[in-house]
Amino acid sequence: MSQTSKYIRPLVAVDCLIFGFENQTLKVLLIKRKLQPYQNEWSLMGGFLKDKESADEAASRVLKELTGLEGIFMEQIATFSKFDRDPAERTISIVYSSLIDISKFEAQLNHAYEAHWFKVDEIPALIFDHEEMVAVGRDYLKKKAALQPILFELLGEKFTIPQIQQLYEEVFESSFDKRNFSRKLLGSKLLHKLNEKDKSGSKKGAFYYELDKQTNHYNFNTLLTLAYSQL
Amino acid sequence: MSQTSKYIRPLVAVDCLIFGFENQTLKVLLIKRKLQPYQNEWSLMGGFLKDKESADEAASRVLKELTGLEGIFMEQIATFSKFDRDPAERTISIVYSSLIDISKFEAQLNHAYEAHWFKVDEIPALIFDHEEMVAVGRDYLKKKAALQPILFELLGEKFTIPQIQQLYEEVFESSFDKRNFSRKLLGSKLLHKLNEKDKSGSKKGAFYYELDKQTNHYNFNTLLTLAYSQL
DNA sequence: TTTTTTAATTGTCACAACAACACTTACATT
DNA sequence: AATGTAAGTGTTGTTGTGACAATTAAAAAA
Repeated sequence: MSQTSKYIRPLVAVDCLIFGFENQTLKVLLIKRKLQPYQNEWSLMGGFLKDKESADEAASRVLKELTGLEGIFMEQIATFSKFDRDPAERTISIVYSSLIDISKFEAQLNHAYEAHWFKVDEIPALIFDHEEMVAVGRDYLKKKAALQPILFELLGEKFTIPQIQQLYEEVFESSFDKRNFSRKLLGSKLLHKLNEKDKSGSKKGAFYYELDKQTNHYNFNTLLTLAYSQL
Repeated sequence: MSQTSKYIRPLVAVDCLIFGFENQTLKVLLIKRKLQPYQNEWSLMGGFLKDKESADEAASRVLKELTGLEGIFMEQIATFSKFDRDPAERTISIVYSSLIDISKFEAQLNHAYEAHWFKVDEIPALIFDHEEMVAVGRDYLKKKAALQPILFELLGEKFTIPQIQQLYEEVFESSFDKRNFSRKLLGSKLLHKLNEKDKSGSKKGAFYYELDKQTNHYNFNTLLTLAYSQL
């Protein structure tokens, strides 16, 4: 009888796409599914919405249940809804994404679910449309990073200029002249030089910098135009 | 028994947020609900997902059913999922948005559903969380317009520079120096000057321009930096 | 100790883009 | 012929740009 009988009532999933940066490489966190179907296949961290739960809340809960990671601010990036995207049952999925400093959350990461970091260019086959989700997420990351200085969240408290450049090059799948890059980066007034060097990358060592929290007059324009041409 | 019994199976709606530009003003298309509950209240054009239908498809269908508008490319901008956003029943909604030239679609617009264009600053109370959707949509529009020359889609085939400036000022809720604005706009190589004037706005009349479709080396950088400071 | 090696750091230059600013022009109306 | 109105245009001092190569710090090798 109901007016709404012709309308679907699908399961609603959230999937979490977590980017990290380690050893000069952009990485994505994936887990190996414990459940049938598709047991032992790789996927994003996903789960279904419960009663009285918003998608934002579900995303945080699911991420914690599957990885142990807590207190990570994720942003909604897209919703996937093709009718056959999950062959078993009609399911739509809302994708959330975040950037984290891998080393900072290493301790929290629960390996019970076989969560592993994969280099973005070496991602294994994923279930459903999760590969498309990663692609959409990388694209989103570019646009976001072009407009805001968010990439620093992927680095630790302190970092070197060559490290930041490497990260930008990974994200934008491109390369930049190091003289111009550092000129723009320092011109942004975002960074504060420390009296300490990172010797891991070279004999000379590179000075560490930290985000200058005082500064409220930073110039992101300079980095914007650099990134823009790569969108 | 089912493993999935604790998971919700909500209705899934799509809501369409259509921006237009007319009489130097940015507008939004709204309809008056014909159905209970909330009969006669204003809302975005919304409807539910049907079997085998993706959200993209549903959005196009719903827009056509409620307004007669067809062939409009919409983009998914966000999904709303608070558990009590629809007091009657658990419903999540995927919002789609587009920009159209009002005059171009005027004929198609079916007024059976009392679709009306409202100035963005004079929007009436809307049902559910639709006001929040409009706010999110305006924000999305800014970001999108800052990165790409999409605002021209809101204008007709031909338009004047003062018209474009007015549109940019509406979208970015800001004002720009007309000398600098026109320098940047023309410097973009996006426009081609016509030998014809629009006399409606002034005695002198303003020259019409059209989008130069040949040009493949346009410079959007110039407009980017203008818009960026307003994000 | 000296030399070698490696990557970080720094500098220049010609050119383009920037913000801030005010006057002139075209046209219709009076 | 004078007036009113909005469109259109130009300058300047300053800053940002891309393209380019030499120097420096420090460890490792000779």
